[in-house]
Amino acid sequence: MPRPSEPTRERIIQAANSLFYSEGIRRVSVDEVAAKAGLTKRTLYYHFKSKDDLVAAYLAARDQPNLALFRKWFAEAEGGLPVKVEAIFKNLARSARHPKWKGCGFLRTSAELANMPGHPAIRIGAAHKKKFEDWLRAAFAEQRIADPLKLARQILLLLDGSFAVVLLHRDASYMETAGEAARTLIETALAKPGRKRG
Amino acid sequence: MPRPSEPTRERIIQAANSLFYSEGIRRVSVDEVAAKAGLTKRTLYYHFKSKDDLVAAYLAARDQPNLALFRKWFAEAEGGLPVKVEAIFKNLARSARHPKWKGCGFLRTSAELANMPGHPAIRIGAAHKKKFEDWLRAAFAEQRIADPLKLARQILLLLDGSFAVVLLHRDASYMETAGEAARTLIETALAKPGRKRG
DNA sequence: TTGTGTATATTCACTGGTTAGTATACATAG
DNA sequence: CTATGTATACTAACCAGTGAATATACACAA
Repeated sequence: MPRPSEPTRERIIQAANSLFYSEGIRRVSVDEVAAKAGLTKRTLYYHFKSKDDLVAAYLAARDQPNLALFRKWFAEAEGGLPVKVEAIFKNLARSARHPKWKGCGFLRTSAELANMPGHPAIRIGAAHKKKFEDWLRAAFAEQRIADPLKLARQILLLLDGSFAVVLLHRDASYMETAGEAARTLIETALAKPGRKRG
Repeated sequence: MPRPSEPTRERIIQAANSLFYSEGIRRVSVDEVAAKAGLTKRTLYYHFKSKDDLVAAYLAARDQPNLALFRKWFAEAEGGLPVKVEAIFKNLARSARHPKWKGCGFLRTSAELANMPGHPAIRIGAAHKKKFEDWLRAAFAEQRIADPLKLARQILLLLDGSFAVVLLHRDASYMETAGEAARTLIETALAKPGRKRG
């Protein structure tokens, strides 16, 4: 039945997402992804050039939804900048307590592919993190903050640190600790001189 | 020639360390480790029960030297607590600029084995990080800091975050940014009330 | 000094299983 | 009847772990 086509590609990416995220890139075979998507490996290779290509597609598909979620948490929190940023960490802690949580797919992939710096999947992950960093920087720039880029990077360090630490210790409370640190850093930056910005 | 014995085990661990750290656990075969150590796979299996056992030994061997290095950097820096902690990040940035640097072996292993929470290697990694956290907590407790454990954890989040971020972006300057954040957090904690401690 | 047994250490060759990727054929839609 | 899409069956390589044999060092006896 050669019906689907476009939906097929999407179905493969969904299967890849589920398997690669929960078990890692190298532990999951192309056959397993195909089986989960309900088709054969040969069909998968019709839609994707190689496994690396599939890995890249898996991460590319996580980019937008992930960022959207962070923006939503930020927007929904009522209060100033410190409160809004801390809300991201609080929501993340809630996610991290679910049993299927396995950290950040981008970071785990970059750890698995650490010896292939130019790999497409790593470039996608780096771009994802840069997007988040830039969004934060813009949010900080709208307030009286002296060095919005530096502060955005510090928050990102706490965020990615909490992914790593919580994955290792399986203790989501570190995420709330990271949130407090983020609040402290933002409050300190707000208290300093700082030039304006619209 | 059945000469060596004890040195042999050490030689295998050195080979494993070099290969596992630079290429990852799953990308390196037991044969490759044996070849690098200058012996056959069968001999390796005489000294280690399984590959998992070898992985655990590889991480266990990194534990002490790693902690010693951090303590050395901390002790050598002249100044107060904020300066000493920031020195760790500065030295780490220097290491991270070497081309063979591949992040933190413990964190990368935990990312690779994310779906095996009970794996010996993960327990060793978690214990390693806890040791560092506790050492920092003790150092903070000697000063007038209200919640030394919380502060130690915040520094660790920055540290592990910088491993992850620098590995992804290949930009070691994030480590210096993390060091500045650490300094800010410590200075803030020192400025607050806080009870004493000997 | 010389012979002998035993625990230690090492090798060769193999098994059983997995895996990324492909050659070829077939089915359906328009 | 041709593009597109799917399946069967295969290749060639890799890989964790093992069976069986062997070599050495050393303790101890003769």
